[in-house]
Amino acid sequence: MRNAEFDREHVLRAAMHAFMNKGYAKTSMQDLTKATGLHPGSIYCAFDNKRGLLLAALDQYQQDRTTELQGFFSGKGPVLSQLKNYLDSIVGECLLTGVPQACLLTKALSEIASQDEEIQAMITANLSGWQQALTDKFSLAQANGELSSQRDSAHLGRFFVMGIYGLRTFAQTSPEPAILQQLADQLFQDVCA
Amino acid sequence: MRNAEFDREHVLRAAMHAFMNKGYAKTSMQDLTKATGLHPGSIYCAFDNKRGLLLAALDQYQQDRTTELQGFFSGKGPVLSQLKNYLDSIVGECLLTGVPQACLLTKALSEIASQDEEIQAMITANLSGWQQALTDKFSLAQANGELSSQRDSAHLGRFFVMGIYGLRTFAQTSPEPAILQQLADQLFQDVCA
DNA sequence: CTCTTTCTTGAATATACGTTCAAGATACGC
DNA sequence: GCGTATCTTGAACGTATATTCAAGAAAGAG
Repeated sequence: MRNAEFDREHVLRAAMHAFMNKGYAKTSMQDLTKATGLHPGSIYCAFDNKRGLLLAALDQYQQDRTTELQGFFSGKGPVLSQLKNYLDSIVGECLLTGVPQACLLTKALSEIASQDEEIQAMITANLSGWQQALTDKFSLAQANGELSSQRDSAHLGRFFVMGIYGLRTFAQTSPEPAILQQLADQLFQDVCA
Repeated sequence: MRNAEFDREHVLRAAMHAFMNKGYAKTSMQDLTKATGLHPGSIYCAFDNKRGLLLAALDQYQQDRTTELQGFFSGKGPVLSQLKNYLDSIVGECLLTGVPQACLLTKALSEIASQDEEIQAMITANLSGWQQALTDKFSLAQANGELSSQRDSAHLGRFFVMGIYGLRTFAQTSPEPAILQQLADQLFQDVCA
């Protein structure tokens, strides 16, 4: 008997960043061996192939993002300000330099969804889980009386998610802090008023 | 003397669709020769290389989209309903089947922007031209008294564009007509009210 | 300590890709 | 109708790629 030597989460985060930097197709196995520190044989042993590594990386990404989101809603204040903090943090993320700013899920969706049903299904499931988590926050805000119960929380969740998709794409065209913040503020206002 | 035999626009539209289907990296020269009907030598003679073909296709895409947009605003009715028609047509486009629904500009931006400054610059310029065209329509609506002059037309243009980015991404995750239309309606209402 | 199982290593393999180029075909000028 | 300039053709080239595999290293069992 003998256990694997590498740290799976560490490896997957490295692969995540490689895929976010160059996209799936342009990221070569050589890039991946350099990024992860693993040799080709080890990658193929642990993840079958390049595609399997992407699937595992997508899964890790979703886990990381889920715990990150939960962090914003673990406190005791009003849900709506937690939501605003969350949105503002996304604006901040879009403005980081030297780090891939795009969301791995939407990036992979745009690149490969139409060519691989399984990957498409996985990404869609992950994004829709995220959307549901946000929808639940709107429902909670309604239950707390912070938001009119007249509104459809599912619709608010969808519109909020759509806005974040748009914000991230917009940030790729002109990453100006003041403008992105203004767009985020408007989005939040339209959703919560 | 002898003139080229192929129709440049026809070839570029074929290349456009090929790139929209598979993305830049995954579209092979073999795909492109099949799609365009041109032999490798002809492509390299006319466009230098695969990258040059993409640049030319991006240019053609922008031209096609510009004339398409102008068509929505050539009539005499209120600008705001023309804008609504334009937005609705995008919803319709997202729901087409068998045809690539994504915007070539944003798709290419997501795939290659971080790796090629010239392509990034071209895409950014094209998208910002589109944004400006829409901003001009908001200004026109204000001049016509259809829209409060209190509002910042540049901001409205940006928010509208952001919404369309988001709508297109959302459509890739769940292309349900009623939901997309509801999102578009909300976007239009938030922008115009 | 030794054996055996499992993991690691990285060179080797086959394939697919972007690109080139020399030969052949075609249209225009004279 | 001929000559020439230009375009077209598609096979050939070198490279880069994803993947495999057999040899070597390491860890646990007895």
